[in-house]
Amino acid sequence: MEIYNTLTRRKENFQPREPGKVWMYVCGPTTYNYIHLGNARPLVFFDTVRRYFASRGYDVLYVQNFTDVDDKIINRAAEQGVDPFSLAGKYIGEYYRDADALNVRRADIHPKVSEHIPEIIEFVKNLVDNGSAYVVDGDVYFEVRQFPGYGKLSGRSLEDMQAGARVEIDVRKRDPMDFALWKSAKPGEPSWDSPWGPGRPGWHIECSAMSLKYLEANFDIHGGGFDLVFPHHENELAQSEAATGQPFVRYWVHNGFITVNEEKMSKSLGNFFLVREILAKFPPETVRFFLLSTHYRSPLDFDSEKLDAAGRGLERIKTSIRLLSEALEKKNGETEAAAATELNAALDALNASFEAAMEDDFNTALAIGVMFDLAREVNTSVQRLSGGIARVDREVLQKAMSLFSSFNEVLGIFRTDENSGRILLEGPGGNGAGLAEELINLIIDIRQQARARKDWAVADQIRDGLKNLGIVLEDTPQGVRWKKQG
RNA sequence: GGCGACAUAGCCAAGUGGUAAGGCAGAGGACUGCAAAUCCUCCACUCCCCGGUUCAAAUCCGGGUGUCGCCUCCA
Repeated sequence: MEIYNTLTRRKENFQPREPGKVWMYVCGPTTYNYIHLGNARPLVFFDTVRRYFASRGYDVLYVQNFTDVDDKIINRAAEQGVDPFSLAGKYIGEYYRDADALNVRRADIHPKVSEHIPEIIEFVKNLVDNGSAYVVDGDVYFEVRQFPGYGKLSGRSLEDMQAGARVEIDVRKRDPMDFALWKSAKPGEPSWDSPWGPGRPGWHIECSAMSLKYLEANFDIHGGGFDLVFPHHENELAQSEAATGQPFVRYWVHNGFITVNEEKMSKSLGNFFLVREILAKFPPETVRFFLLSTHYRSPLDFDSEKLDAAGRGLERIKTSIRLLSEALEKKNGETEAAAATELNAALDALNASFEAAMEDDFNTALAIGVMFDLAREVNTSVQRLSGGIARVDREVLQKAMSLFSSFNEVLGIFRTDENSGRILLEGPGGNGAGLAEELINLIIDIRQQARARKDWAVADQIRDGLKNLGIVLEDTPQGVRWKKQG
């Protein structure tokens, strides 16, 4: 297993702290708004990382925080005249709706800042006591000059940063780069009592306090977007190592940005698309597929045409899975003619390729390519089957279906049935079809009668009419197949 | 100004020394009442440009050009 480590700027062989276990922490959202697509990328990617480790038999402990105490929340709440905690609570709920839609599994622990104030105060106190931090007028600052490794994660020295000189000078700070661990309360803001007076935590300290609480020093993976490398993660690293005297994190993993017209999608540029806006227009599996179709460290440019193209590609995979389930429903054949022997030979190789792709720094783009190869192999075999299927074929086809399932278990593109683990697709047999499905079947029957008397005008009228409603018909020698348009 | 990343076909995209995966779009063929789906075939003598190293480079080195990002809240 090779993972690109931001700290060393190269791929490294993954050696977990403890054999068979992975301890990982990912920076979650500040909950003052609905999440946008840019927020969704790390969610989906790290969910995939976690799924992959789990599929390899690792025992994964996954922690993702909510920042529910923050300037932006306080400001937004003030604008709306509501309580900041209820505002944050609302958007945490909305976060889960979006994440669930994208088939992102819940983290094992979702800690909130507001529920870890004592730990944070303790952490800050520790840093003050050991000389890493100092107190000014009820504020507490981390003193970067006291930490020799400051800048090692983002690859810049304090001198470089001074040269940049885009930091506003606060004369109370000993160094312009010193950052707040604890901020004294302003009137009307939520605050907690502390040894330095009433106040609230700075931004970076929460992640150190919470990750170390649940995962302890030298945990395996710390993730987030590239824009968090500096200052957020640099500061986390400094204060954590200053506090514990031990390495903080083994592998730092950062995902690239979603861009719009090649520009970073961000709240400040105003060019962001909310996840729920996109989900109103595209199926969630298409969105997830799109997010995973590019390597996580590369930028991913978003627009509707690209999402459309992704959807058409995904349709190919879906069709293959449908054809496969259809074939498996056939009765046993008389003969033992093995149509699927070539497929059998290919399956093991495909499985190995998929795994190799994921082992190489989570190359989901390559892994998806393998899934397309599987689709082709399956389609070729299934096409050869007619009438009943031989027992040997059935075994191979079942194996192919398990392979789709195991790929999907990692990529999380399609929903699966909780009990059987089977992949669920829209269309016949899908959930919640009910009356609509029966009506469609009725119309198809009528069309079949028209076809039987070669009344092509009526047959085509029905087919075109259904297509306009998003129902696509396919005539096959075995009967009519229909599906909802993806 | 400091630091860093990237540049592969019409589009998306994988590929860190051995002679360009995969998908979308497009062309031809098989199948079909016609379609759709599926299968087969074709679609980058070449990987931004210029030098260099090497038997061999999209892949390594040097120099350009271009795009993007971080240095300020941001995933």
